Amino acid sequence: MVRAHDPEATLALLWDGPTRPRRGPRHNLTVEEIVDAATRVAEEEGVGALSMRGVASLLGVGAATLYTYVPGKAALLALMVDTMIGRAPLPHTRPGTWREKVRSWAHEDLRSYREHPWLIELTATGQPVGPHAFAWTDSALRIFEDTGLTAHEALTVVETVEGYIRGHAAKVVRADRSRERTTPDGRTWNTVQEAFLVTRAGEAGRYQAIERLDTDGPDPEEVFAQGLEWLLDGVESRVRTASEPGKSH
Amino acid sequence: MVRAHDPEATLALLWDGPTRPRRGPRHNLTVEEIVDAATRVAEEEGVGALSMRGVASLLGVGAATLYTYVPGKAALLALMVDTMIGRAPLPHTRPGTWREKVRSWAHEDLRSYREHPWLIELTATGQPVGPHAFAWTDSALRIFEDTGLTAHEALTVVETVEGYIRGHAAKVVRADRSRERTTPDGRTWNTVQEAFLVTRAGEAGRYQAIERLDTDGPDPEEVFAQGLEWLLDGVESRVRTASEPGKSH
DNA sequence: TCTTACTTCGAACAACGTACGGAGTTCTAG
DNA sequence: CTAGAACTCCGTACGTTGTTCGAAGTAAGA
Repeated sequence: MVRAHDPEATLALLWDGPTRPRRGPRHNLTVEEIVDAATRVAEEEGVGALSMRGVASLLGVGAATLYTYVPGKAALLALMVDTMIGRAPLPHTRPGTWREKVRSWAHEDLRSYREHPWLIELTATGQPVGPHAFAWTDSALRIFEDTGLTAHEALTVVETVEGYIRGHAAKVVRADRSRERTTPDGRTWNTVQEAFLVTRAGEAGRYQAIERLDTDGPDPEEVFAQGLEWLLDGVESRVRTASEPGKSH
Repeated sequence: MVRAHDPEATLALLWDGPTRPRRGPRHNLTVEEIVDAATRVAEEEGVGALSMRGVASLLGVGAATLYTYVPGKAALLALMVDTMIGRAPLPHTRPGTWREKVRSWAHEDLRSYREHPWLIELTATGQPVGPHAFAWTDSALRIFEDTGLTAHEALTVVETVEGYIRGHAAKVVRADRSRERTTPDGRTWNTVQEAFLVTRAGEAGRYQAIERLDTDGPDPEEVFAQGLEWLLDGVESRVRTASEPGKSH
């Protein structure tokens, strides 16, 4: 098998699938089964708990066996990400105007990241681009086909929104986790930290602006939705000038 | 020493510093020295290469020694992050209108993340809130003191922009890294992947929109700046309605 | 001065990714 | 039809990692 740390092996597997050998015993497993098992682990116990040994034993094989199917852990993670992306509906097939398409894609993305927190963790660290990710980007660009934006501008918009989504998804997922994660004595990390911060925040005018916050702070999902609309307002004004006749750049 | 995985120990260290013991031999090190050494490692070789043993040997002590100063690796990382945040100038002290303040904070943040890629990696995974982070948020809120926005709304804006910055910083840092990281045979990950994708992108109309991209795609830093302005346009229109007399909410 | 609470750190533990090499299996070349 | 090449499988092992333990030494309070 191809050595790890060789991005070419991972890319080949991502795009062309496994190469069937001409000799030797039949495989008892498929790459798909391995990816599924790994995904199940990540889903239930988080990426942190995902180990080659764990996945192998879930499939009833030795750890070393996995390396006949997959060049290494990094490639396995890349496969997990790309197959997950493949499950999302393509953005340009959504109904409505470009703005409605972008909005529903963004909200669905956030929902998906919350449902599969491992996804945001893995995409944050950067994965090789697989066929589904590629197709997805292509689809996102197509949203702007009739807007008068150049392909270049469309990509700017797509990347802007993508960055926005990911930044907020990471924040929301973080908040979700700290609400679930518990200390040995049963309290959540969130309550521990909040209790701690409250004792400090009140310190005689040290934090003037924070003191003025009467409530708990805004709901992260509302923040997300609000900021997204602001961003889209900006994009919209750009789209309007683009569609003006005679101003094709 | 206090057990790891206990957030209270980390918070106490973060906010109140080390507690001087009343008996026993003097410490040969300080927490600061340890944080500095760890930061140096992260700066030069990345967070991935940061190990307790490595930091310890850099300081000429055994690995176990560090645990008398710091409850665990997680706490050390939290300390690194908070002291780094403490080095950034407070946003409300910047010159200009609220919009100029936000803009210069955002651009400086991005610069800082690019200069210290470990920072974005660590803040992405979520760290306990330290005193500097707290003071920083307080300062960011103060930017909007004279805008007519409520504290609640100001926090919404701050978090929106923060999420935006972090999402894009992660992307830019990722791009930086793939440009630097090399395969065993000397090519960068970036060139390998790009060469690979080019062979696939041309496949007979499979990727219609991507084909139309004549150039290399926009410069990530330009994307960042552009999207930020769009976002700020949206915020500005909100600020304008807030400062209208009689419309205080 | 004795005791108590420390610091230091070699050694060890459990878990990790992954390379190695031998045993067994299937296909193909001759 | 058979020899051996090419493969799968996997026990074992290597080198890491974070962290704990316990022994040895040190400073200060009683």
